[in-house]
Order: sequence, then C-alpha cells, then structure tokens
Amino acid sequence: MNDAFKALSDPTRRTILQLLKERDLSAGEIADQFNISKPSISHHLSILKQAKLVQDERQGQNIVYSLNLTVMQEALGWFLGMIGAKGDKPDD
Amino acid sequence: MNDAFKALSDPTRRTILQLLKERDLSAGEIADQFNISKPSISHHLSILKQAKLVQDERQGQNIVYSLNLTVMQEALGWFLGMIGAKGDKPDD
DNA sequence: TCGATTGTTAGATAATTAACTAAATATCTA
DNA sequence: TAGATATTTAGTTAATTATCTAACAATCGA
Repeated sequence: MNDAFKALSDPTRRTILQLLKERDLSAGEIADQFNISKPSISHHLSILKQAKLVQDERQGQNIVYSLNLTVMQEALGWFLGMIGAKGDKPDD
Repeated sequence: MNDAFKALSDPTRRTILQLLKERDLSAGEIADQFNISKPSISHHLSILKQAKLVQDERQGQNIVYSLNLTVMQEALGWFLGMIGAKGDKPDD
C-alpha cells in the first residue's frame, strides 16, 4: 500500500492511470500524451508497475499497459475507513 | 487534490490521520506516538494542514488537531471514478 | 539479416523532502 | 513579570525523486 500511495502522489502518474481507464495503451501511446521524454515515462510506468497499479504485456513490437484495479480497491477501502464513523478503526 | 495526494504519500502522515480519526489530539500528543522529533512532526502537521486534510485550533497552551474529511471525500471520489465502469471518465 | 521502430536501462543532475538541532513565539501560572 | 510548557520557525544535511541524454535490447518487415 505504501508503494501505491507513493506512486499516486505524482500527477503525471495519476494522469497515466486515467488514460488507462479509458483503454489499454502502449508505452509509446502513453508517452505521446506528455511533454516528457520517453525514458521518463518509462520510469513512471515502472513505478506504477512496482506498485501493482498497472500491468504490462508485450504485444509484438509494443508493450501494452493496462490498469490493475486490485490495489486501487484497497486504497479505496483505506479512504472509506477514514471517512467512516468516528472512532472506527481504518483497515490499514 | 495534488497537495492531498502528496500529503498522503508519507506513512507517518497517514498514521497521524488514523490517530486523529479516533479522537482530536494536540501536537504534543501526536508527537508522543512517534520516534521523531517534535519539529519534524510539526512539519508533517503543516503539510497535512496545507492539504486541508486536518485543521488546527489553539486551546490554551495546546494546539489541537482534528480531521477535515472534505478533501478525503474528494479523494474517495477519485478512486470511485477509477474503479467505475471501463471508459467512464473519472471526476478529476 | 539489416534497418527501422519501440521501449528500457544507465548514468548524471537539479529539485524536493524528511530529518535533525537550535532558537523563537505564545500561553499559562506562581 | 519570570519561569515553565507547548509548539513552530530557521537553517542545515542526507536521501529521494523527476528529469534528461546516450546507449542498449527486442521485435518486425523487407
């Protein structure tokens, strides 16, 4: 979870996740959406991958990234815990 | 929202929020829960305050911190948007 | 198999951040 | 008002991070 929160703290990475919500995208398609070098985007993707917020799969010449919602659901649970009745213990 | 995600990326600050979910606490009471100097905790509190995740109120000699759930609800909405039906646009 | 395309890895640098100690500020009490 | 308590602010340092360019690796098509 710590990796996930760290990964989510960067606006570029959150935007990447939002792009991937619409549809799966190759690394290059993702990089095209930003004024940032491809290596930097590759680095952001590897952080998202390490946090298990995305998964990647090679398709021929391309590497296609897609959302992995499992960890996002855990984060959602954390927030639900925080917003629940006063004194209730959050999950984490 | 960016400030909020940044603030939430630090485990110490998330623990502070969880402590404040149980009850309001003074800066000193919060600092007592950690092996970190008071000035460092004060700094974490100021980041949480800037992100509007907490509010503070002086009560005599003490400064009492309490949760502000408004921004947390917005973050919750962000996650709900991400987890919603594929292709649906998140709020943010 | 050669050249083009796609993406990652390596290495460097500048900016941000979390931590500390020391000093300042604010409040209370004797 | 002087001293004690509570907290923040200032200033420093070490670690982390986001970015870049250059070089490497993998795949495809002619």
